[in-house]
Amino acid sequence: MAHEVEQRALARYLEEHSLKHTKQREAILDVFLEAKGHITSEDLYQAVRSRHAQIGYTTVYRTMKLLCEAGLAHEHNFDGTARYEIAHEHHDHLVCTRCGKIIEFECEMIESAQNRIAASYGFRVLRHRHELYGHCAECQTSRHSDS
Amino acid sequence: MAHEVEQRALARYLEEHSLKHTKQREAILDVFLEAKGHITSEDLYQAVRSRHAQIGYTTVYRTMKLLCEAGLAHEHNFDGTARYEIAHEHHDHLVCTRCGKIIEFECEMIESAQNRIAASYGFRVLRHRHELYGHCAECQTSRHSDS
DNA sequence: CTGAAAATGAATGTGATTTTCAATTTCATT
DNA sequence: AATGAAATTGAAAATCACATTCATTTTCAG
Repeated sequence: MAHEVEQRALARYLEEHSLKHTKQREAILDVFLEAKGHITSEDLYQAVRSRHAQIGYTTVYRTMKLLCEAGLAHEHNFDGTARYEIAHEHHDHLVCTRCGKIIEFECEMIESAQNRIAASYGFRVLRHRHELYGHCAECQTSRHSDS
Repeated sequence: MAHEVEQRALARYLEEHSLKHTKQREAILDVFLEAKGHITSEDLYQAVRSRHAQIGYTTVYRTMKLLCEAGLAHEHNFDGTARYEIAHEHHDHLVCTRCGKIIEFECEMIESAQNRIAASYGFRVLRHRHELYGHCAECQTSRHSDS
């Protein structure tokens, strides 16, 4: 079994919460970690299914929620359908509305400006979303690049 | 008929797009402009209905899409249901996940940082969303204020 | 090995949004 | 004012993503 660090993290989370360690959860985590990028539940289900035909959509769906709770995955919603990415350092996204490409970026200055603004309203920030939608470099140079 | 400036803007948009000027559209725009804040389609439908009992949900729904296209309204989606606000200067949102309060803020520094980042990727930004979710000052001081 | 608790997955429910379509309305042109 | 093509309306139904139900199966502590 690959991804031993993550598998162990999942195992620890399950134990700490009196949840059970099943083949399905292990398999779904494995496939998820191999799938690069920002994958939808449906796509992940297809990927899982090609390797483990007996695993149902519901289990994939529930397992992704579980992985989010366990801190192994993050859920995003750019266009009305949830997408999952492997948990890593905090970052925001540039989303190309033509080709669907997603670029990650980080900006310490924006982070601190956010905190300053929230503080000025006495607001306690628990999470945030910051997404820039537009056209990536490739999609601008290809035809139909106006508007 | 109140809101003459906006009504005229709608009329111009309809004309330019060979669409028709109906009582329903006029009435919905009117009620929308009176409703303060960030209103859902459903709430707007109720508000419209109390004054114009014959107008159906579908028409309200479609008219709000139309007003967005005409640039008179903006659609936001903080929690899975669309909300509409009167179009005005660009701003971002602080959303209280306890009481639902929505605070608007602007930050020139963040805007320019965004543009700088996008430019570094050759990305052309058409729109963006920037939302901070957490607890407002009131909800922090009231009971249950932990976690 | 056993049984209580948890997990699975097919089917179904949910809630918001979107589409369909027959009847009605608008409006440029007679 | 009358005409009729094109757009609009609105009730009902369809869609879409997400969430839950429940009978069956699996896990795992004792």
